[in-house]
Amino acid sequence: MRIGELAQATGTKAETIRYYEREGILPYADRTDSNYRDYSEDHLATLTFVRRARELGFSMAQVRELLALSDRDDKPCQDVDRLARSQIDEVQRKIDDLTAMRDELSRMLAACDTDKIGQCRIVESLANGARS
Amino acid sequence: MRIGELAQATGTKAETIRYYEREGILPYADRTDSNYRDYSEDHLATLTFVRRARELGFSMAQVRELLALSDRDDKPCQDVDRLARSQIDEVQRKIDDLTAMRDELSRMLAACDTDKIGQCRIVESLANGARS
DNA sequence: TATGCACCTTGTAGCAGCTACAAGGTCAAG
DNA sequence: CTTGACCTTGTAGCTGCTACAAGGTGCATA
Repeated sequence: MRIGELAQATGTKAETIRYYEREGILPYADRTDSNYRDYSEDHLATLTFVRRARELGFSMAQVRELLALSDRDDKPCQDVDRLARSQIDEVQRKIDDLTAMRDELSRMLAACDTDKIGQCRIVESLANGARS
Repeated sequence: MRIGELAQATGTKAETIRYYEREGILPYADRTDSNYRDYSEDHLATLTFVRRARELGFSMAQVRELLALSDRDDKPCQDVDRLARSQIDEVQRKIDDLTAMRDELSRMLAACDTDKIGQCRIVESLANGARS
């Protein structure tokens, strides 16, 4: 698969893909005889993951950590455990916040449907409850 | 409430708060006689919302839109409906992705606990299923 | 009363994570 | 043999902060 195809499949700019390669986020792609980058299904999966993780508010450093969990060939179980445990809490917090946001948006929609629009409490939906 | 207190309460730098005011993300704060910004509980709620929304991967522009849903004083119901409907799909997608990610992290933890660590499929957990 | 810290202003500059464009070159299909 | 996708290196712009500087005010405390 060439860069343009990968770009299209993932909604990523070709230049961003080259940038990820330079940054070591994506593994170096083999080059064809004509020096074109040649991507595999693994590259596609990794890039899709990276893009979604970025959309979900994970930093590049966090994405690197998450990817590192994948190469667990030589990694002791306790390292994986520690990494996974620290990420899982953050992921759950994001889920909780998004769920509150979604529920409030749904509530507003429902109120709209019945022409009885109430006050929008989307701010309050996330604002309450100071977390750690 | 003064800027330092608000900063502490939300985990935001004072300079970032002033930046948000300049950008119109946070409403202009009244000044005290001594020209200090004076924040209300509403400011606290809005800033908490903004920070969490940013953590969840919403852009400044999207945060502005979400905030706009709150000032629905003079907004026709159908505008609110359209805005809410478009956001709700994206929020749901984020929830689905995060849930898949969390479940995979949990699976790895469980595997670790029983010393039977299998392969990490966190990349696959998000990579599959090309969305719109 | 003086020290010190939080705040005010304006301005400039840096970092992260892209995104764009330029210059100059290769490759392959119509 | 032209067109368009790709290659390289390099530079510069955008977003969303973050930092620091310079010069000043407010106010509590030693």
